[in-house]
Amino acid sequence: MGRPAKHDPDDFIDAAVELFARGGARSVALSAVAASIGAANGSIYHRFADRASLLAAMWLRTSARFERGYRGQLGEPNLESVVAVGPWVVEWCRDHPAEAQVLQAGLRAFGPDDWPPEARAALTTPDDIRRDLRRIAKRLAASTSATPDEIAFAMLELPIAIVRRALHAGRAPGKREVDLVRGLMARILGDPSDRT
Amino acid sequence: MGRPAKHDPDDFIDAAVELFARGGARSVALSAVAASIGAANGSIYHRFADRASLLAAMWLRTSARFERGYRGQLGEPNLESVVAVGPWVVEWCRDHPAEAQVLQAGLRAFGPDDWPPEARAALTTPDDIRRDLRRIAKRLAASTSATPDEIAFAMLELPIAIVRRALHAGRAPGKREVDLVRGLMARILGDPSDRT
DNA sequence: CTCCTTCTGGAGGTGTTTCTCTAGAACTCT
DNA sequence: AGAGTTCTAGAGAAACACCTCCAGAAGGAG
Repeated sequence: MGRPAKHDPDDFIDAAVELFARGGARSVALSAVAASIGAANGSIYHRFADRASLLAAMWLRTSARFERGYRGQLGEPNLESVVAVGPWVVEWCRDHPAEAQVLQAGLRAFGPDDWPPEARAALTTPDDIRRDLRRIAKRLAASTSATPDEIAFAMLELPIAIVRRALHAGRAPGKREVDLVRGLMARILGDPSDRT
Repeated sequence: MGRPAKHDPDDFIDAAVELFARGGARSVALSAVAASIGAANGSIYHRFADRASLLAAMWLRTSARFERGYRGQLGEPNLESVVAVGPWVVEWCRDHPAEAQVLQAGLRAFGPDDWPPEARAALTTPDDIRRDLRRIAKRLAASTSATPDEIAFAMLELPIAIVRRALHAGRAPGKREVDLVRGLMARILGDPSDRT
C-alpha cells in the first residue's frame, strides 16, 4: 500500500560505502549519497533518521555480511578449515573492495558514539566473534604448539593486516597476499611439512 | 624580529592529534583545535594555509617520528635487532597512544587528495621504509626459513596489527601484546628454541 | 471513484566550519 | 625613538551540510 519506493534502502548504503571507499568518512555527505543514486536530498530521511543512522547501517551491514561469510567458511572448525579461512578473508576483500575499506577503517571511523541506541545495541553481537575465536583457538591449541592468542590472531587479524597495505595503495589484494597468508598461517599453526 | 609567537606550530599539531584520537577526523575542526590550546580562531592560519595543510602536517610529523624511532631501534639490521623491533613498535604505541591512533587510521583518513602539492611531495619519502624493509628481509632470508615477504611483514605490519585491537578498544597495548608479538615473530623468523 | 497511505522532489531553515580581514600588540633593528 | 615585521584576537562573510517540511505523485482498499 502507498506509493512504491523508487530506491531500496540498500541502494543508499551501497552508495555511501562507495563514497567512503573513495574519499573517507568526510565525503559521506547525505546530499552526496542521494545525488550519487539520483535520489532527491530529502528522500533519504524516509529510511534513515539522520546521518549517524546511515553510518551505523553502513558498518552493521558490512560487518554482518563479512561475519556471515566468515562463519560459513569456517564451518565446524577444525585445523583444516581454520587454515583455509585465512585465504578466504583475502578473497572476500578482493571481491568486495569497497566494503573491505569499511572494515579496514574500523568501527571508530563511523562515530558510534553518535549512533541511536538501537544501533548501538546491535553492536554487542559482532564482538561475539572474538569470543568464539578464543573458544575455537583454545580447543585447537592442543593439536598445535601455538598459544590460543596466537591462533585467534592468525585466524582473523593476520589476514586483515595483510590485505591492509594493498587496500591503502588503492589496489585489490591478489595472489601475493594469498600466498603470504597461507605461508604465515602454516608457520604459526605448525607447518604441515613438519608433520608429514 | 617581530612579535614572538605565543604558540608553537607543534602545539596546534599536538592538539589536532589529540582531538583526532578522541573523536576521529571529523572532530578535527580548526576552531576546535585553536580553542583547545587557547588560541584565537584566526591565529591558526599564520601557520597552516588551510585545513588540508594541518591534516597533512599531522600525518607527516607522526609518520616521520615513528619512522625515525623505528630506524634508530633497528640500527644496523641483523636477526636480533629485527626481532627486537617488534616489541619496540608495541611500546611506542603505548607511549604515544594518540599518535598511534593516527598511524592506525592510515593516510587515507587524512584526505591526501586535498593536500597542497608540497605536502604530497613529502609523501614519496616515507614509502622508502617499505623498500628498505624488503632489502633487509632479502638479506635475512638466507639465515631463516622465511621468505622475504614474510620477514618484512613480521617486522612492521605484524606488530601494528596486534596493537590495533587494543587501540580500537580504547586501551593502551600492554604486556599481552608484547608477548604476542614476540611469540609470533619467533615463530615466523625461526623459533630461537629450535636453533639452540 | 475516493480516501488513505507511502514515497518523491526540492525548496529552504539552521547550525557549523572554513577562511578572510583588519586593528593593534609585541618585539627587533637601526 | 621610529620603522619595520610578525603575530594576536576576534568579528564576520561565504560555503557547506544536516535536517525539516510540504505539495503532490503513485499506488492499494473499500
